Amino acid sequence: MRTELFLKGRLRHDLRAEEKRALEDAVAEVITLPPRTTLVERGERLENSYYLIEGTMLRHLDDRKGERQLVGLNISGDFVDLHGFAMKRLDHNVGTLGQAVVAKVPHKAIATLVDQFPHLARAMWFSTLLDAAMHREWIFRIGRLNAEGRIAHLIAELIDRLKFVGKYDGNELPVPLLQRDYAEACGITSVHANRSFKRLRERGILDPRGDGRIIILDEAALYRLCEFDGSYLYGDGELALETLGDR
Amino acid sequence: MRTELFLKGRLRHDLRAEEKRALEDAVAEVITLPPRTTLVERGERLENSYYLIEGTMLRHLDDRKGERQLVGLNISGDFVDLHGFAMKRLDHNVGTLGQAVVAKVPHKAIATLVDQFPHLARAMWFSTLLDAAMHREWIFRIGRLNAEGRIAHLIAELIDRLKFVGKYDGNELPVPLLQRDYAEACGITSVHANRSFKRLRERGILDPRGDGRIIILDEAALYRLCEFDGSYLYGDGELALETLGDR
DNA sequence: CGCTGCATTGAAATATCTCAATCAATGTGG
DNA sequence: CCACATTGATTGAGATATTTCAATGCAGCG
Repeated sequence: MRTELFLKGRLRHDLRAEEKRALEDAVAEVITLPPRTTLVERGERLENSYYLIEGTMLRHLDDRKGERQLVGLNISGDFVDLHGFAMKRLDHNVGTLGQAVVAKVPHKAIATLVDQFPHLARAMWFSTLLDAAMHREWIFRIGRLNAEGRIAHLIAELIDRLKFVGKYDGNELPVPLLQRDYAEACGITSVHANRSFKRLRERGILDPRGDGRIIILDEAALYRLCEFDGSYLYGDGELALETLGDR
Repeated sequence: MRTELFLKGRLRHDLRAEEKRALEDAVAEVITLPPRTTLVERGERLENSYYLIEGTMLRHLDDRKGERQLVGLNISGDFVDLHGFAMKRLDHNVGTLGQAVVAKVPHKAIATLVDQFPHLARAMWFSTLLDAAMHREWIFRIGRLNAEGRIAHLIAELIDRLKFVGKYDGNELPVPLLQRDYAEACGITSVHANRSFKRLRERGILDPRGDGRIIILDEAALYRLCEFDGSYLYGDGELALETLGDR
């Protein structure tokens, strides 16, 4: 199933088979996008939302000079712009990192889903709230940590999220961000990102290869360095709470 | 009505009278809180959400050393932790700035509302998405602007939001944040916040009185300084779009 | 081979932080 | 009414973090 990974590892009460099927059937089209391609632009009027099947997408705001600030990042299993369903336009831009495969879901189909499956509607709401929770942690990251900590914190988040959807092999980060991307995510220059990576390498925490690949050498030290607490990702079993309430 | 200001100025299609009444009736209790009081703590299990009738509330994450990073701020008309309804616990802390009056709304009552009034449910979803949009802009603010710009940008947002709910008189900011609060919101120290305010005063943009009051001298220059574009606040008439879709 | 894009490094400029002191307003107890 | 403590604003000086500008290295690619 194309939408197999939606909220994987996140919901204590999983979606029902019929809900999963309904979501799957709501997909109108599967699209493959080239690297560094804009999918949705700020202000654009929206009729569809996109679910990311494979690849990485970057969400960013641009300043007057055209400099980007990443405000979010999506991996397999994420709805990229589900909030567009309720807001009808986006306040930021969305584009691919590498090549990506997305499922296009018309808002009309989502409206039907939401009407027919209240619990699925709740799950979709929850999924947009997860984005908000991550945004908050991004604010913390940029506001309270130094450059090295910011990069470490971002990578820690990525590792945790990749684990939820079974995309982390315990060694290499399968998200080919450039140092410039890390810089744009962390509110620093790419020169400084480079120097921070150098220090992280010297500490034996990770090994950034020149080509965007990053090998994780010491995951525990990585988490420690940036005081990472992943509870904001609302994973299963984090706490014994029935997220989404009872059926 | 206590919940009169909910989404005021935000929805092109207003809520219906019966929806407003239902929301009003969902309020279990009205509570007055003293200044600098914690209302909800990170991780706490939630059974209620709170709607802010009067006052200001601060949402923050704390680092290891107990230093705060504000991740959001609420004024009259905001649901402070509506996302708690779908998430069942918060990932951040919420407390009052000055004295505040809140309406307590049990999650059970919200569940009923959501079942009975699909359009209201959509509006509530929308309201949590507005929070996310503001979070994104906070990331931009901290990541891309210098200290002076960050403070200006925060104040610009506040002015726009206060205008939506009719709480801005065109002169003075009715939100008694201390310089320390601005610092915690902007990811800088309070000493540096002080120096930034000094410059903003020298530029003739605003006049910070010693007691937390801030007089806005040149609103246009304020917006210009921080390249403020308030479209992320999704005000009425921003664009001719039917936010929330048709009924 | 010569591009091109990205990583890497150095040196100087700038922004921000830290520490420490002073000031002004306010409240409290006598 | 005064003496004193408290809180937040303000300022100075030196330390540190980050940016800027400029150069070099390195790999893939037509």
